[in-house]
Amino acid sequence: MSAAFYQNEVKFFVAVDCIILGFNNKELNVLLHKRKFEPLKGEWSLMGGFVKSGENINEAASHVLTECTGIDNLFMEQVGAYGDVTRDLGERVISIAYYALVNINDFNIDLLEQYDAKWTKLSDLPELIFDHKQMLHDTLSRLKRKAATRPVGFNLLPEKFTLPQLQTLYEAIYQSPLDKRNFRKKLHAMDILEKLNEKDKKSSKRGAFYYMFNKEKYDRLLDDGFYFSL
Amino acid sequence: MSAAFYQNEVKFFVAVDCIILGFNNKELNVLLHKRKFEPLKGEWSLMGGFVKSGENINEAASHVLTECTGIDNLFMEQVGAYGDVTRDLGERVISIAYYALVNINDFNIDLLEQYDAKWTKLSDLPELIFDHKQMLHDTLSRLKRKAATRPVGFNLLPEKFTLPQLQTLYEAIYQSPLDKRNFRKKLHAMDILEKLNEKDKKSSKRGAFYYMFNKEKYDRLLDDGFYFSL
DNA sequence: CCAAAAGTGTTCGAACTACACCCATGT
DNA sequence: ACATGGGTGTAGTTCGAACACTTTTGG
Repeated sequence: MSAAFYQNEVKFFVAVDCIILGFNNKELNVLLHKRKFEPLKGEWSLMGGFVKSGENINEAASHVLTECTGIDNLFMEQVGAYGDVTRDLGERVISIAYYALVNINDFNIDLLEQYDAKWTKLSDLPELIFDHKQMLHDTLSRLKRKAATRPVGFNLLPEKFTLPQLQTLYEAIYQSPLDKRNFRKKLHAMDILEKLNEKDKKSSKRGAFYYMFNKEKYDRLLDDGFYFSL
Repeated sequence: MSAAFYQNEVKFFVAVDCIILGFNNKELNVLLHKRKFEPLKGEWSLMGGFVKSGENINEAASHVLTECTGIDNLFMEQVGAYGDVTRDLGERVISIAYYALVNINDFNIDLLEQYDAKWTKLSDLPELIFDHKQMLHDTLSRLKRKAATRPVGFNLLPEKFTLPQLQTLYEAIYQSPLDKRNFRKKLHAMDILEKLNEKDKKSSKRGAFYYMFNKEKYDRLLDDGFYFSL
């Protein structure tokens, strides 16, 4: 135990809440679950947990993410701290929100039952506990900005994806339709995708070519002052 | 006292650290002070304080800002939470960083002595304790983005300012020179400044006209889908 | 009269927008 | 053969970047 430097100060519970986003059926979905303890047991909630002693806050979020998705090393970013005195109806808890982007195919579906969880379309949200709706809202603004300037969207797709898929994803993120030809022109100009000799025929008879994000190429371009923009 | 819902969880000290920025001598300055208690007593530190019981985290930051500047209702925004286990060399403290923008003329200069504080040019930073340099760095990236898309820069200037002053400010924020004619063209096009019939003659013989930011006009334009951009 | 900062427009190229038709194939 | 979604290019416009000279006035 370290020396007690700050004896006169008070301590707080600190939690992390995770906004876990996936992409399915042309829409962003968020992983919600029914809260397992009081207060508000049974109400819809983001995935979260208390920060433990000796655990830094990013680790705390990582742990929640791994537990709730079955995936390690998800893309994740801090949204911010939420500290209204009465935000938690139980005791005072300061919460730090993180969002994560998951390829919904990698998600371990058995965990839904275990956590009483559900992937929920953003267009079909139930009431959420505490300030979780605010956290989600803040996340979505952040994601809009981020996805426009960094290649984070690919985290929401399988490794191999088609251009129509990618466009639908961006339309979901921006909540507005994009012009097909302009969208593809931009992508082609950036030259960060590998076109595969393989087609996805699930959503059309003609089939759409698969592409992969080439991270090595992207990193090389970055060094030359290139900026991602979509 | 509320019911003890979360008995099995541990609690943490939570602090706020404030990155207080001013603009002086064509440079951004940050208000630093010599830490008044152990550990690292006497080292350069951001302004900060512990969150108190019953105080929400924004309030905690506001209090620090008011105490350290003598100004109420500063422009302020959360940067994020910093929670490495060993970030504080004393005990474990989770800190939430906020940045604030102050018109350095409004600043109560007597407080410098009281807090053993100093306005420090960013180009001339000493070593800072803990992760305070990281906080400052994160703040500056955030400010760059924010200042480009929202009229927050005016918070760093007196109510009446000249265009050369404003340009120098933006050059300091972006850390890169701007073209005078293009800068002024943009501002003129946005039509959110009031030109006064009064000149500042402090920095030239000819004198430069004073302008004021017209917040009402800006807000009206926002409703019409206008976006600030500099 | 001269040094020092304020003020002012135009041109060029890049990037964005809008827009319509043919292609491939499973049924 | 036809319905369905995949794929492609161009023209017009807007926006940002580059750029040089005149004005004012205190010393």
